[in-house]
Amino acid sequence: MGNEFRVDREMVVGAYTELVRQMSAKRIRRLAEHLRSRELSLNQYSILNIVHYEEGCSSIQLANRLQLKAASITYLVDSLEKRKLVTRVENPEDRRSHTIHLTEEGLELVCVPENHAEMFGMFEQLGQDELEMLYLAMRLIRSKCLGEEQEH
Amino acid sequence: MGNEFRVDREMVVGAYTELVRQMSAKRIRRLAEHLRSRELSLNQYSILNIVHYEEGCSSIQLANRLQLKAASITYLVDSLEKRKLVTRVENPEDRRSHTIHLTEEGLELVCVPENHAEMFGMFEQLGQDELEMLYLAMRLIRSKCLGEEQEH
DNA sequence: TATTGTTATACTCTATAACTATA
DNA sequence: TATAGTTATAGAGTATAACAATA
Repeated sequence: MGNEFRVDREMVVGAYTELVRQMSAKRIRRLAEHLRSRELSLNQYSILNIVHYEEGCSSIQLANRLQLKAASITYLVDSLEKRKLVTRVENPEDRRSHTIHLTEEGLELVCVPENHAEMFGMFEQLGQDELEMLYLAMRLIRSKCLGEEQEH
Repeated sequence: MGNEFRVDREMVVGAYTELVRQMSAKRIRRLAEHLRSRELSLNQYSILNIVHYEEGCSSIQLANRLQLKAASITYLVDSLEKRKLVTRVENPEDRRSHTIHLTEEGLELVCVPENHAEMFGMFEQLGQDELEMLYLAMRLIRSKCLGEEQEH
């Protein structure tokens, strides 16, 4: 019989677009919940996140990453410093500049709890073959389609 | 020979989490760009979006969907009405209430251009077999894992 | 001179509370 | 009384411009 069913790139693009829309919606909802309950704005959270993954970061770097003006970064870092979530440390190599670091308390807010049970639940209905297909497909997307993406 | 390589749910959850992170990052970046260039805030855009898909919508509905107070909706809708992106129409069934509709100009801003060329480019390296596997996997996720999600 | 970052100020967005009009 | 929405006001977040300290 063979496979008369033809999948073309147009179909894949359509399916991908719709999938990203749905997957993102779920993820964004969980993040929003996390931020509301911790009384963090999105940009405050992003600063914690970037500082965490960069293991220390200057104002200028934050301004570039977040597409905000330096003055806004000063305001936001002030607000985080008051809550003892970050500290400014002098940069010995350039005395104009400070490096922003996470405190222990800041570190605790960076991780959005994944709700592991819910994640597991998502894949509950899948059999072993389906799990394997999915896993291969996801690895394929990451290696051949998403390319150099690496955002924290 | 068989397939000795075992994929378990833990691996699938891990791969899925990472994939969503990367896919969302790309999508969010494009949306942010769209909004910046159109001088729309995220909530202004969300209002256009909801009003579009609901084909007209009351303030209360918007407040619920966006988790904002009624006064904030008034402010945002005012700002959109001044730019002639939406109109308030009296609701004949309840004279306290207005229905918010998109104008032609508003409609133009709702669609975030998908950058079709870039999307196509993403799947450029895939052969026919890979395209088919991907397509099936994406349909599988939507039908068996994401469930009832339907967000606009 | 150029760069890093802060301060002063104004504008946008959001919440709270008091209010109007209608149900 | 309750509900849909607005107005007035205060506080958070962001941008612009002027500035200080350092490169």
